[in-house]
Amino acid sequence: MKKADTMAKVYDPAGVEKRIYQNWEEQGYFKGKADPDKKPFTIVIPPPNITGQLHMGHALDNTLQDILIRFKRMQGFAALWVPGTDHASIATEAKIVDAMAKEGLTKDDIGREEFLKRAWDWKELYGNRIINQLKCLGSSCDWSRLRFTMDEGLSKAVLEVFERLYKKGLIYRGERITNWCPHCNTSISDIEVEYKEMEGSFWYINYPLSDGSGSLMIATTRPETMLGDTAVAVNPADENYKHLIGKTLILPLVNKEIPIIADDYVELGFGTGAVKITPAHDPNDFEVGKRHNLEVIKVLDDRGFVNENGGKYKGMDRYEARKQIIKDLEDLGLLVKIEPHKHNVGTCQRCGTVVEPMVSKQWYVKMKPLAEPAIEAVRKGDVKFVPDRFSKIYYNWMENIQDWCISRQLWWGHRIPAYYCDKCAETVVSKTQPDVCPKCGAKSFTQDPDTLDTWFSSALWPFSTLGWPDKTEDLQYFYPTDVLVTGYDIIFFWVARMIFSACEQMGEAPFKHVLIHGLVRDSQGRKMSKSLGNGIDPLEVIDEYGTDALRFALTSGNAPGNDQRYLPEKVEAARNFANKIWNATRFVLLNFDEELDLSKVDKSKFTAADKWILSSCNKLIKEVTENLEKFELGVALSKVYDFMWDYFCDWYIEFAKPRLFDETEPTRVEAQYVLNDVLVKCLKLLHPFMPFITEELYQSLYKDADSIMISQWPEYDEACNFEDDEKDMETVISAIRAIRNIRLEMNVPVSKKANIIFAAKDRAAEVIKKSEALFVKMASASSITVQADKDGIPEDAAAAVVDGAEIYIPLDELIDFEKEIDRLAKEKENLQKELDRVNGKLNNEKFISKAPQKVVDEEKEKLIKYQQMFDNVTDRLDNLRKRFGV
RNA sequence: GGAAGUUUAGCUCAGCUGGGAGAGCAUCUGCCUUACAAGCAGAGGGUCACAGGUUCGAUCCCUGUAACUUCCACCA
Repeated sequence: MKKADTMAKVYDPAGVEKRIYQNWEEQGYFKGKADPDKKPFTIVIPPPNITGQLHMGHALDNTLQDILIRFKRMQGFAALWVPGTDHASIATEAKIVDAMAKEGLTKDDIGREEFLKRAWDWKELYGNRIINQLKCLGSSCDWSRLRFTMDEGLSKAVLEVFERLYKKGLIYRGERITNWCPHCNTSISDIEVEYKEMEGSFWYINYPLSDGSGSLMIATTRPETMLGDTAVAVNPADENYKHLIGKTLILPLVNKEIPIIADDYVELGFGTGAVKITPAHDPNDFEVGKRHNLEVIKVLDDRGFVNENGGKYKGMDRYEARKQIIKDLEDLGLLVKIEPHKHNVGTCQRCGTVVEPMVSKQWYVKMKPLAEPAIEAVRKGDVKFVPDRFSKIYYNWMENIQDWCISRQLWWGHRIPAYYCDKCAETVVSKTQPDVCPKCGAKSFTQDPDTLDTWFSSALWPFSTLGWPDKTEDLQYFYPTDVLVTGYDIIFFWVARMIFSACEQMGEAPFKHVLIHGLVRDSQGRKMSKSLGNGIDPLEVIDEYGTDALRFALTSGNAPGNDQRYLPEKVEAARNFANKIWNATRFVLLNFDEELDLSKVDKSKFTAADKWILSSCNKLIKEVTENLEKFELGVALSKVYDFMWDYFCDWYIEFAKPRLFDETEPTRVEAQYVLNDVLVKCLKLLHPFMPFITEELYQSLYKDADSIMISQWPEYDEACNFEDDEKDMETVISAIRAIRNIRLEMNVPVSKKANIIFAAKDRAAEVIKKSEALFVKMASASSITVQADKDGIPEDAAAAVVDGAEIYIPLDELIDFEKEIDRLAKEKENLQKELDRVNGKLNNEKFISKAPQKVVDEEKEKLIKYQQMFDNVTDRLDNLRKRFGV
């Protein structure tokens, strides 16, 4: 044992965290090793973007993972937490483009090769920043396995998957309407579009009939697209327009003849009942166009400017063109009216620009065949969402899934392994550049310039990081992984795609559980965002309060899947808890002897208090373990917190003091033993949540100990159950509480001690007798007397009743009997309520016959207990009333 | 339009398969008691959103209503 004289009165996290983390790393404790004698437990990290900085979401996500991995490691699993980063193609490329813009350069100025060089430089510069920040959180990742989505191995996996899916016909190239971001200058997938409600207008425009017999009025929210109109559609059942079907209109401004067609897509009664059809710039119109063989005329370019098909509007920005077109229509007298119109407009998730649906040639993954096994994996329970409600969200998305657009007009990313024959344009998909065109024999190819959606590579993360497509030992041992921890905001982007990718490539789901957490919001419940400037930097919190405090604050008091607010008070409370256990340990050490040998302990000398805390701690071990296994981390943590603070510190340490302070006390060593035993178990239970302080304290307790992080997780021990002693101590505790309560209510000064008289029998009498020192220490007693009945109790004593004993505190002139009568009357009232409730149940025949026997018995016991207490209080009250004539 | 979640003490939130409502912070009272004032002891405060139903028994299960939040789809 060490002495505590070196311990400061206040815990200072800054002084210990770096040193401890460094030591863990140096000792190799984070390394996951395949061990045939152990069971594997694997987590792969959701790879943060290389452009990213640690935010509260990361802090929460990684804390949860670290708790699980540390718990399992201590339980004896071969625990592996695979770390890594994501190249985040579109986000990173945007940052580099921005940086170049400051130098006055564009991508085209420097070319692809030079651009990629800059991107890799960027990665070198910032890619490890977030990794170092994760280390500040205490994350016990196996850093020797750090991966990056664009490193060699993972790129190999990407090519392999692309080729496989292409050969199976699950990847295809097609000309379809895609969401296009004119700012990022690339296509994006459906889920990268965010719909926002905006104030727009409905423009009503007359399209003249070719035969001069009048005109047809349409309504549109995007008049600029009329340049690409190739028809106007009406509902075939619309009586107003039936006669017009088959006729033609003159498209204003363009002066082109377009047909009036009939299609069910047009909703009766909405707008004017006539819809302009622009197949090149609207997904629905595109479908209509296909059905009616309409020409597809693109009128906007990649940057959102009107192209050569737009006649005089060519070169105008889409909004500029809109203005001009409205003006021109007005001049022509074709603009009928403008109505304000609220509608949802798709915007780019990345940059917020309004997305332009445009027809273009892109690569797609055919989703239906891939979705089916992925749905089945969740339905069968191979993958379980925690909480379960997220599986509904998953099903809903998977069952209605559209094909996934995976090509991006970006340079930073995995280049699509498709090659086009320079001579005959034949497409060859291959992991490496083909030599000869299989169709025409030419030997010259051009690779597709596009790259893959960044999620294409992260979808392979659980197996690509373990070595796939090679059959590595790691893959064999650690795959499938056990749990994936992530926020609900990326279930579609990532979780779902990992599941179908794994089912397809591995024939097996990538993980058994998906632990979903919510968002960390600001103290007002708003999402933390750069634009609001309300983000809290976890690193600053760590500096001020310590990592353990932050981890505690993020873990406690919130249920899986729910959002939480970041409240500074919560971190403060966590910091206070850290300080509490720091001082508890300090107390334990201060009261150890230099040459203490805990092996000399005689367990038969354990007091009721010893057995009470040992038994409670034993229960705690069971509950915390079960909670952790069910992913109820917040519940587990609050149990450790309550036990350490309320049971161990507030009661047991106080119970132990009289024995510790008296060197001749025969059970002194036993008290020291129990203090140490319970404290160490608690530190272990707490370690996954608060790794640094628990390590520091563990090292303080043992001179040459190995790290707590590789110590054995405490196990529940049936032999440590002492139900009777627990009950005994409950009597003592409630007696102490009752006495304290009375003294405070009566305003009795602490200096005023009294001999306290107990009327109790049997076990209760025994334990109270043995607890005299506790009443002296904790209830301001001068001494105690325990007797079987009420004989000789002074009339001017304050009284209280607890389960198993009556308590009398003679306080002479200090008692205000009016107050005492009020107090007892209130007590009687409370007991009466309890009795009424219990009697109500027990007098109900249906309750007796239908409720479980155990519940009925419990109620019967309560009845006896409360009746006894009620009688005692009534007696006392009657006496007092008689005496004072109230 | 479809779906999910939330509604519990003044505030922020727990409450695990239905069986006497909890924590932290805040408030009030009394304490520097030789581990801790980032502490100790005590107290007050809740028809568990509302209305029905199931049950011997509902904060918990079912139905409906209201308010708030989120996700999905999206009508030109």
